[in-house]
Order: sequence, then structure tokens, then C-alpha cells
Amino acid sequence: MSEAQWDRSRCSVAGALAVVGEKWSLLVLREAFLGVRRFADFQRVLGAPRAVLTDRLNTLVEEGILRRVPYQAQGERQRHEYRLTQKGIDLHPALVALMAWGDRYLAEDGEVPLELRHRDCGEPVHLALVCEAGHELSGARDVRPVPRIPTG
Amino acid sequence: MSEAQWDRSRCSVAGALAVVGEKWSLLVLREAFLGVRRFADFQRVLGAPRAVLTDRLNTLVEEGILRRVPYQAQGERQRHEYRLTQKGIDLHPALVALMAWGDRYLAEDGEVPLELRHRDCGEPVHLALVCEAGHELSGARDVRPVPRIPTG
DNA sequence: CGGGCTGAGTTCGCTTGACGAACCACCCTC
DNA sequence: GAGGGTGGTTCGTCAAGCGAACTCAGCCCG
Repeated sequence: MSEAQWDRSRCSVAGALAVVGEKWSLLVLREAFLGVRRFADFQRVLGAPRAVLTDRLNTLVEEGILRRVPYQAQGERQRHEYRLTQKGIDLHPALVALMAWGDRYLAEDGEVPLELRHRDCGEPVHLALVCEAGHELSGARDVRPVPRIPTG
Repeated sequence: MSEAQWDRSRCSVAGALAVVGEKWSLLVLREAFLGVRRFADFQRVLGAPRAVLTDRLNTLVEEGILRRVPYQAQGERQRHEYRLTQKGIDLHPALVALMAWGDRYLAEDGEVPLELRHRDCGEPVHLALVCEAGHELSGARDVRPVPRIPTG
């Protein structure tokens, strides 16, 4: 038997996807990281159906990934906007990883649509796997998965 | 207008999700990273409907993320198994990122179901954002997104 | 005050996708 | 050549996603 024995039912990947794996959820978060906060702006840039967008925003708020913040522009009635919580901000690496993969394999003529740079020094940024001892791993093959809760 | 102007239609996140964003796709890949290769094993550990699993495996093969490899165990007929290509292996960071997030926010009683360790030194591994100048960024706020193809 | 506009949803048919269960073909072992 | 396991396909049902139309609250202009 080649695959490791462990309890898939509490897999963190499955859990994360149960929360943000529905259609549009991660794209909503992508826009949130780019500064989009208002319903109409999400709707316009994403092109998602309104009903779906309503549902995704509500779900993300319920899950504590976004929070509704009341605000009032001058000469307009009070509205609320959607902002990332820390829980939401912590999804950033997942989006960066997907973006990096898409940049590598889907970009046409090497034209990357969006580049991430270090705010302080301006240099391009990438994801790296590092261990507690400080080694930077070269790839997935340097990783050994260790089940902590075997099924028995 | 707060959000940056850029061409969402070729966003790498959306592109990546169009390829691996369907239900079960990333879970299939999770198992592939853990060594699962055969249809029946995917079906058993995931519990996904057969028809869906067939479709996801075919899609992943078409997309070049998995490849079908014929093999023959002794005393058995020839079968084929599904193995990760380099394109598939490069999705590893995305799964690690989702797993890390799930570990942090969804694990009950701090029990993390699966731990990743450096194969060489045995130390736990985590994802980090680093820039070309070698700085390790502390979080999403240290990142500045730079659109490369403005919509005009 | 009356009517229009706008942002934020909600409702409605329709179509697509996911689901579990049953069915099927191949080829091996006995 | 009977039985069984692998690797699917087919089928009917049910949930989800879809675009378009409708709603509603509040501000603005006249």
C-alpha cells in the first residue's frame, strides 16, 4: 500500500476548500487583496452573478474571513464595505501560490498580468518552502509528509 | 477608485482555478502528493463519485498535471496509474498554503492531521514570502501588487 | 412633494454539475 | 469457464450556478 494512512475527514486542505473552495470565493479574495471593498465593485470586476456574489460575501463574513464595515461617503447614505480580517489575510499565500502557478503555465507570450514586489525594496517576491533550521527547500520532493492522527 | 486597473480576464488566479478549481481536483492532487496513484485508491480515500473522479482525472491528464503511466504488477494484468508531472508538482505550494491555513484555523484542539518536514533534517517546514534581495516578508501587507497590462 | 437614480440584494426559470447506485468490459486467477 | 477486481460509464435525481428581471431604501433634482 503506497499511500500513507491518516484521517482524511479532518484534512486541512479539504477543510480550507470547504470554506473558500466554492466558485468565486477565491476570486473575491483576490480582489479584496487588491483593495476592492464594495459590492458593486466586486460585481463589476468579477462579472459574477449578483445572487452568487451575495452568497459568497455572506459566507466569507460568516466564516470570519471578511468583515462588514459601515461607512458613509459624503452626500450618500450609509453603506457597508467588506474588509479582510486577519483570517482572510492569512489566505494570501494560497492566492500567491495559485497566481505563481498560473503565471508559469498559463501566461501567454510571457506576459504576466500582475507582479508582486516587496513594498520596502521593490524587488519581485516569490514563495519559498523553508524549514525551522533555515534551509530553503528546492521543491515538493524535499518534503516528507508525517501523519499525526493515523486511522489505526 | 481604490482598486487597481488591470485585465482580470487573464488573471493567473482565475486561470489556475479554471484548471484545478473544480470540486475534488485539488483533493485528487493532495492524494497524488501523498503517493496515491491508482483509480481505486483515489476513489476509496476520497469517497468521490466515480463519474466525477473519472472526469477530474481525465481533465488533469489533459491539462498535463497528471500523466497516465502503464504498469504491470507481477501476476496481474497491465494497468495504468496516475502520476504527477512537473506541472502538477508545481502546484505543491498552493496545497501547502491551503493546508497551513486550515491547520491554523480549522484544526480542533490543536491537532494537526498532517505535518510537513524537511526530508534532510526532519525539521517542520513552512511557506515564506521572500524577495529577490533575500528579505523574508512578514505578510501580505509587505507586498505591493504591480499591474503589468493595464486596461487603459 | 414626486419621480428618478443608484447601490445592494432577491427572485425566477433554465442549464450545468454533483451525487449515489447500478451497470459493464476487460482480463486475471482458480 | 466461473468468479472477482479494476476501471470505468450510464442514469435519474438533486443542488448549484447562470443571466435577466424585479425590489427596496435612501438620496438628489426639480
